[in-house]
Amino acid sequence: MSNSRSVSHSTIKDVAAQAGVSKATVSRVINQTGPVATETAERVWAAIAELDFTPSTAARGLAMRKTNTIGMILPNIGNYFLAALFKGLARSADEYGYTLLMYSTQTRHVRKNRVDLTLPVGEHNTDGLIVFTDALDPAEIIRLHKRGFPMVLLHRSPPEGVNIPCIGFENKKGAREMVEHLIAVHHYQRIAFLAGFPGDEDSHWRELGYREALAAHGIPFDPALVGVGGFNEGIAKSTVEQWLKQELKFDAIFAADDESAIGAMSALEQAGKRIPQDVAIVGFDDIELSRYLTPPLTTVRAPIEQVGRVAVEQLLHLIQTEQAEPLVLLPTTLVVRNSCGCL
Amino acid sequence: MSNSRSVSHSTIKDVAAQAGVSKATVSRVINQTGPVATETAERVWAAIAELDFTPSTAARGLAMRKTNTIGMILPNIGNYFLAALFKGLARSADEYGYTLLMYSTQTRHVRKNRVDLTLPVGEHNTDGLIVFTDALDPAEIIRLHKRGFPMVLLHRSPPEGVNIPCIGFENKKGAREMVEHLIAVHHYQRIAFLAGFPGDEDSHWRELGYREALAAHGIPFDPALVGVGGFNEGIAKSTVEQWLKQELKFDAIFAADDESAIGAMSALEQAGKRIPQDVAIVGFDDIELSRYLTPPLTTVRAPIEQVGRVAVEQLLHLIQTEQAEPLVLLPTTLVVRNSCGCL
DNA sequence: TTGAAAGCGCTAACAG
DNA sequence: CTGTTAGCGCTTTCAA
Repeated sequence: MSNSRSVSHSTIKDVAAQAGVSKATVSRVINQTGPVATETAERVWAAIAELDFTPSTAARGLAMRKTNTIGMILPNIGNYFLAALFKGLARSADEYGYTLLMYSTQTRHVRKNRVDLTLPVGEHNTDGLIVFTDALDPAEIIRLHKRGFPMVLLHRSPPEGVNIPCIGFENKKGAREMVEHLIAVHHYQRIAFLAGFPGDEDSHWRELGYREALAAHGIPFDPALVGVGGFNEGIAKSTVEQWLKQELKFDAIFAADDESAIGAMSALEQAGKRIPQDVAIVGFDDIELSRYLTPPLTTVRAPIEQVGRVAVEQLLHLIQTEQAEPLVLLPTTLVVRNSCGCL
Repeated sequence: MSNSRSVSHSTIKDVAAQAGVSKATVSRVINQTGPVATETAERVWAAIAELDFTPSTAARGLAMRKTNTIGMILPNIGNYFLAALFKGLARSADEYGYTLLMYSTQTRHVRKNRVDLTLPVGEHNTDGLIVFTDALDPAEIIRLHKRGFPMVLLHRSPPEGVNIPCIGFENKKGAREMVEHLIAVHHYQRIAFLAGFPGDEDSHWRELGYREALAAHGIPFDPALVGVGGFNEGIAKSTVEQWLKQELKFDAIFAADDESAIGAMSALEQAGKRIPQDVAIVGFDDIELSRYLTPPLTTVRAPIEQVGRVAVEQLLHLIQTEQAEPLVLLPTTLVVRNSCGCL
């Protein structure tokens, strides 16, 4: 299978010739910048159609110092999260006439020469960047910011000493509400917490919410009740297996995310515990499959798609006005299903 | 929050001045094209570092008529599918030094002027395109192909009269194997089929596989046993509810995708039928949550991530050599869990 | 209302 | 080994 013929662009010059006008005029009609006689414009449009002309993004970008593209840098994140985020991004980027350049750092490999060490997505090919937690070296973030390059950070605080707009969830509040539900409605007293890896910000705030809820109800915090779930099914499962083996007493588990909740459920099931009768389990995120679990998982819904939308909006605001909200925290909602003991 | 200062690029000219050489020399060291004295090169690298220089993609693109970017056009597809595909694309694009420009047609809105009617992703800003089923108007596909613009199609046959490389799954074979398992292992005789919407290619081939399996085992095809699942939970559910209401007899359901299998399960459950004892259910795709269903869903795994990888490879091959496989069908695998009656 | 001309930042012959 | 010189295709003053 081969191409019918080699790619051949017609340029603005061809259009100008065909329409019998100057390049400047063609440019004017395309961009509706400056006055053009209606009749002239018609001739130009005809020529454009005739020649099947498409303006070169590169040339335009060069001339205008603007790419109309926004870059997204992300790490190797969960399927559901990635997809939901992408949908939010895609929707608003398109709405504002921008195109999305995506780069996933999961697969970074060794580059051949020194200049290729620059990121595939950055100042050279975008008007601004949306950077996901930990996908990018802080030094690189600082470098770009120092140059005045527009960026918003997803889901994390900026590196020390710089002020870059951030967007995240109301992790603490959501976690607190979840745990208060466990305490106030179901009267659990020994609630275990399955944290992410140390240093993870989401997990940190969720743990704070957990502790606040305990404190608010006069339940002492017991360090023995927190273990590492690592935002991962397998890790969470073995942590809970450990707990079971050492006969740790707990009547409920609050997992820092749904994946670790699944791991916990599986450990419990294999140990013959019933959920929620013997141990209640709740999670955080509300990924797609949570409602299909047995029992359906009670959790906190994080508005991921909305994060994508807001990120684009903040970034464009930053690009256009050099201003943006320093921090926007998107509200979560409690999703009560059966794994907490309800119904 | 405001930028520290306005964005300011240093250009190759600045670097040349700083290093006391010509732009050509700088270009040579950056791209390792043509010989440069080691000592000169060092001076250039120093200047690059000093000025924090990053070459402009637009300028480079203009000069080289090459963007090093591949475009992806997709429709509004399921989260799992999207994420898996993206991972495949991202991984190989990066591997070959390309960047991914993504465009989702789900949100297409009205454009302001005529030239903006060109796609956000296309000949003007990419070296080639990966186009997903039905995301793009056939006329546009043909237009691009006529110009010799490199494209590969995901998951569909090309429009009439053009030869564009396609990549898909071995739908027919996978479906046939699945249904043969139902017949040969479990001895089901009345197997219903939950199709996608009429015209859907995947569904078409899966139905063919279903029919082949029936034929191979001497089971007559009964049109009453095929209904529309629409690749959608809700639609599948109401179709099965209909079947139940009209007391259609069937001992197994082969759903054209996992989502409709889920809908079917839910209809059956609510009617008090046990799965797989009363009715067996199997699906196609093996989305993430299938193994978490109760009972875990027997299905056919489609190698989605691999589709992404192969698509990039074929496209690059097409770009570089103007040749590519006309059609590559990726093999599926049977994933036997419990909903078919096994275990 | 239109055109001429000067770049935007980079690459690529072609000389030297 | 290095510099000079043209562009790449488009936008944008500045004049007319």
